[in-house]
Amino acid sequence: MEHSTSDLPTQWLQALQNDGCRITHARRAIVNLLIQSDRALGPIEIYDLARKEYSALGLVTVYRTLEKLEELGLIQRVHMPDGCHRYLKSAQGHEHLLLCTKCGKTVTFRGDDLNQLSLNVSQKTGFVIQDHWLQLFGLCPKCQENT
Amino acid sequence: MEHSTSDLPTQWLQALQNDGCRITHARRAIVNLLIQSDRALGPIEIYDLARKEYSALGLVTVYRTLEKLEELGLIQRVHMPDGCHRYLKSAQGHEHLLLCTKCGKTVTFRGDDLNQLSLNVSQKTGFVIQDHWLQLFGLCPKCQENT
DNA sequence: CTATCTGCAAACCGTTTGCAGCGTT
DNA sequence: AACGCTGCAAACGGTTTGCAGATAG
Repeated sequence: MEHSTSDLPTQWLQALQNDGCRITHARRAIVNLLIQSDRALGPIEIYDLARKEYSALGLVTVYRTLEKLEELGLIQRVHMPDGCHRYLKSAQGHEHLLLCTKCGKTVTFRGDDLNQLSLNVSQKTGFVIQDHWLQLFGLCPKCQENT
Repeated sequence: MEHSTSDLPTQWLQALQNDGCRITHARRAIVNLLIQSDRALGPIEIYDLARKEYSALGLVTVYRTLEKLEELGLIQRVHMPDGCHRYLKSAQGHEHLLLCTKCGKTVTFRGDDLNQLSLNVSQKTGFVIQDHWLQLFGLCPKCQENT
């Protein structure tokens, strides 16, 4: 069964706590922001936005919190074509991402099962496959207008 | 018909020349290195390896040459999971990459035609698709041994 | 001879680390 | 009270830029 969006923050904070972390204003602000956003956000963006909720926040704490959340599998890091990183709620299963290169808006779609493809390629090449990326990049409808 | 590997360097240098560039020792060394390599190479790696052919080479020139070669479509930049960049001869058509995360060895494979997938997703989301990434990462047979 | 290219040093940007003080538990 | 967390400043690695001299054409 699904949990309602409203208690997602609680779940995330609980996950942090279970990992031996403490619940702080900084983490609350960052967690809330990431859960509410339908865009992939960069560290600076998170820093700026989260300071509206908790103005004493420091950029370093953003980095450290993102690291922890990623480690717990709650968020995922995406590499953008320009080489920068953004973060968003983790997708699950075989969902892949379509990202707006301008605002970071994300849409997930079900692509083919890459595990099968990985297996084939692995057998043919002798590589041990560790990871796969399937991402599309483009401009979301809103960013197409504002040109 | 295919051109033999041996005159690929000539082709690349010609392409540079057609773009108004001059043929220099530095560029010759970098071009030769990239053409011979079956691995994706990072800037520092290229710097170190190419200096065996042309010892006066500077790192900055490596960057500037890579920029130009990418601009001409002769090489492509790949993003590695650790966030670093490597460069290799451009793949063509619907070829996708499998990269060794340790040494950068590359193998291309034919995946599904992502253009079709892009079209579907584009229609459903209203995004204008600009780019797509389909890459596998793993350990090549040789790097599996040296552990 | 002239325009391009070069290496050097320094600037730059995103990210990480060391540290003393603060906040959570 | 104890430990983890914080912000700050400084270090860091990869990349870019400004510049005066070198070099291809």
